[in-house]
Amino acid sequence: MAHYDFKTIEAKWQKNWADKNLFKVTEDESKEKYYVLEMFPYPSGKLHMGHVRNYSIGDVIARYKHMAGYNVLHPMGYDSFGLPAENAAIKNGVEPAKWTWSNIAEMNVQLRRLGLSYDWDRTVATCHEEYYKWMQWIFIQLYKKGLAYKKENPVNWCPSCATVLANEQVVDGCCERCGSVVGKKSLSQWYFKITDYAEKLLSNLETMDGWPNKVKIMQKNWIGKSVGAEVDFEIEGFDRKLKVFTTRPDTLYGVTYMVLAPEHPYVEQLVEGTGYKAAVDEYLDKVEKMTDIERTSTTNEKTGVNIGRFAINPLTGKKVPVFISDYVLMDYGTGAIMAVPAHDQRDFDFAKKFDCEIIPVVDPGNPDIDINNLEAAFVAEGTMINSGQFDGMNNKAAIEKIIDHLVETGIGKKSINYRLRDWLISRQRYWGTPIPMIHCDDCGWVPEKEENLPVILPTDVEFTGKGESPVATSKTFVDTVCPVCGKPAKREIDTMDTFLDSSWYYLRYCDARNREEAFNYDKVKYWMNVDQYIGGVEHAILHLMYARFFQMALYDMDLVTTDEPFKNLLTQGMVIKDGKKMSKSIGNVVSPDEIISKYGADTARLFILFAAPPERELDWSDAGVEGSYRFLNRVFRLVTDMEDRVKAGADTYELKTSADKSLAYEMNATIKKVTEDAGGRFNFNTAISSIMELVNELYRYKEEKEINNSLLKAAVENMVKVLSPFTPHICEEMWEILGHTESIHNESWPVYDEKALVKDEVEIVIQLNGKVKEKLSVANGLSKDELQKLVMERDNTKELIGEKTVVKVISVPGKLVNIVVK
RNA sequence: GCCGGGGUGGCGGAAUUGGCAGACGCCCGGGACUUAAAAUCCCGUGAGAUUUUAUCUCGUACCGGUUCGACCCCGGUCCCCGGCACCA
Repeated sequence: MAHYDFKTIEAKWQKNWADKNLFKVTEDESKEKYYVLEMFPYPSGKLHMGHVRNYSIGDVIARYKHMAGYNVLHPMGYDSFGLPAENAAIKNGVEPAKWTWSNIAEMNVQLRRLGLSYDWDRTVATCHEEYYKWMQWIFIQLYKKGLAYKKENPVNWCPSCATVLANEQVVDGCCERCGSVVGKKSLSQWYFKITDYAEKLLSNLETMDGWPNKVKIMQKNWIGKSVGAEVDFEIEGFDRKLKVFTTRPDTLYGVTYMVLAPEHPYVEQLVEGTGYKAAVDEYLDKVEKMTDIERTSTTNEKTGVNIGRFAINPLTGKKVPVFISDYVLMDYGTGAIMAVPAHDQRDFDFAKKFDCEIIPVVDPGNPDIDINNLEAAFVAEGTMINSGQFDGMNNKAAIEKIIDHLVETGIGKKSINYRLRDWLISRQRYWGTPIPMIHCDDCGWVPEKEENLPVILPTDVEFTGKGESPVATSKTFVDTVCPVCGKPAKREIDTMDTFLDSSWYYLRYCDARNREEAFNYDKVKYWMNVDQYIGGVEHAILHLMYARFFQMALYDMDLVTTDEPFKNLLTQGMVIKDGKKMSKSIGNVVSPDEIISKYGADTARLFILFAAPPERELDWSDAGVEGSYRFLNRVFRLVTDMEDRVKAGADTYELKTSADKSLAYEMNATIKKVTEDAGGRFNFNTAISSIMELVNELYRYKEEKEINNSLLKAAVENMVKVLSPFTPHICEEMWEILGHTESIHNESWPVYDEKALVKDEVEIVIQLNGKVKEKLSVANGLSKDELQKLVMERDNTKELIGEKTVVKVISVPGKLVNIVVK
């Protein structure tokens, strides 16, 4: 009996596939395409279980779709710019390029050991100049389109990484990467106008049925659309009007004070000559020194100062005081608010502390709430009061009416605000794509000429880990000439946020070796969209929104044919051990290398796919891995034991014995189950369990007196086929043992016979008052009435009912008969 | 605080349209084979009770409802996980 020697088998087939370039794919209009993509890794040098899970899921889908007749694009590459390479340079003096490329080489080996069906001819590495050349080209297109601009602004500054961070990269006021408390710094930085696409990014979500709801909701909240009105308030003795944004124009009559953000541009002029200047300056000074984390800390204690001015309510003419307070943010809305303490909890808290008037304008119509002595802001629906002509209306209905009134009287207008901010893309780092912009004293910022791309990242740099980009230390990089006027000029020394690199790599895969263009239009047209994208939920907002933005912008430039990149999204769960995330500090890390060496890649893949459905957390279990390994041994033994009989079998079979029927049923049921689970539902765990059932059935059949070799051939071969996307090496080997010379990968996916799934007899349940009392085998296809008649006429049933009275009988064909008795 | 997701045996999980709860696997127990062990194969395995080859009762976080019938639908409660968080 042959032994399952996974080491030899896996090495043999990996070489075989590579030699034949089995997974190479080209555009083929005669076939339906399928693009399956896993989020490419950062080449840290070490694959972890999360990667193995991600790529195993993708590989099953790719292999299944290929066998099912699709022209499958399944690429892999490296998101290879980024901080760790630079840190290695600072720490160990290794060149980032060298460090990165050696990591890529290492990961390449590890990925190949997993037996993944990638078209390696399409691989990309974002740090390769053939990639970042086109990254720069896309940047310039965005710039030309008006979607990239430079602006001096206070930005999130990580003191430890010595770089700026996008809003999305600040988590709880701390740097997403290193955890340092993020501060503020005023810097001139490049931004992308992602806010131009806020509405589209939001509204497209509605039709994206192939995305998990969770991710869509997270993006929706992040975009944060608010509909309301912009209202102009006059300020006494000031020639400019103060604009505010509100979602509650219905509460305009309840405004009792105004608040400006400390950074609001009017503050300086407004406080001039009021006698409040000293207090205001002191407050401004205090606020400026605060970090975001302090400023937004959850202690609801409001702070602020009166600036000694009065605003005039445009509807009532009432004079109200003006404050500054840090609970009003400069970068949302207009940086100023009208305060309605009766109907907004934050305003209420502030009013209580600063002793401002509270005027209720929405009546809850609830005797439990004392409207003139509120204990908290009333924010629910009610009836308008104290609001002039609008009294008596429902406040929701009044919103529209008041906006109409504002428009008629020229006081305000309808307005929409988004929480989404523009995307800050400059990084004061070395290991990233140089921003291809040049500053000329005469012409300002101008893009490098496209024929001069790529702007090569210099290598004559020093890594200090402090201050501005190391690129500035290059003797060759900075000085250049203006592409417009030819005078001496200076290059931008900042590099791009690496999230740009990953915002279009899926397009590059469609045409990865193109030296003339970023990607060919027709090739992209053929392959896009990505039919199935797979990755961790941690990318729900950042990467997945940036990539959508890129796709939309490129679509509007007619460079691509769709405005969304990813048709279906699968967010895989984390791999954990003993209920905790795998981490070095806890010491519960299981290395893929170790598992592959001990059990082989097929076992690793099988376990990871079997232990949990892909979206859920996966609890690593060493015993479970043993189980998967045992199963593969069991399958291998079965196939080698049955080899001669299978080879002797014919291509068609007849069912003679009941064991034949049972095996044929199990075979077809398994094909159906795996087809549904691997092809659409992606519940690989149940697909595998059904294959296990078929294998168990085959072991039973093996002991039969009469064995039908032809049926056995069909059952064994189909079993190997449906197993092959999960554990490809062992299946190739078994396929060869069974006498085949072509790769199983190029076999077509088996079809099940619906007729074979119709059993002659079905087991139905007899219930008494909904409780199962008896199971009964009856002929299949009985009607509701026939079934009921048959059951009710049985002696056993009569005995079951006994003295009781039958009230009702529910009969469900093929399922059950429920007798309701009293 | 707001918005999502979840809670099923000792464990991972299954139950696809409201119809046999616990598939498949792990663990554990028993047996066969073996000088022995490993491997393999077979049997058992939600809990409890009893008159124990079987029968009955309970059982999907908790309380209640709808229904002939609820892990599934509805209302309420508790707990866990994730996201956002002074966004006017």
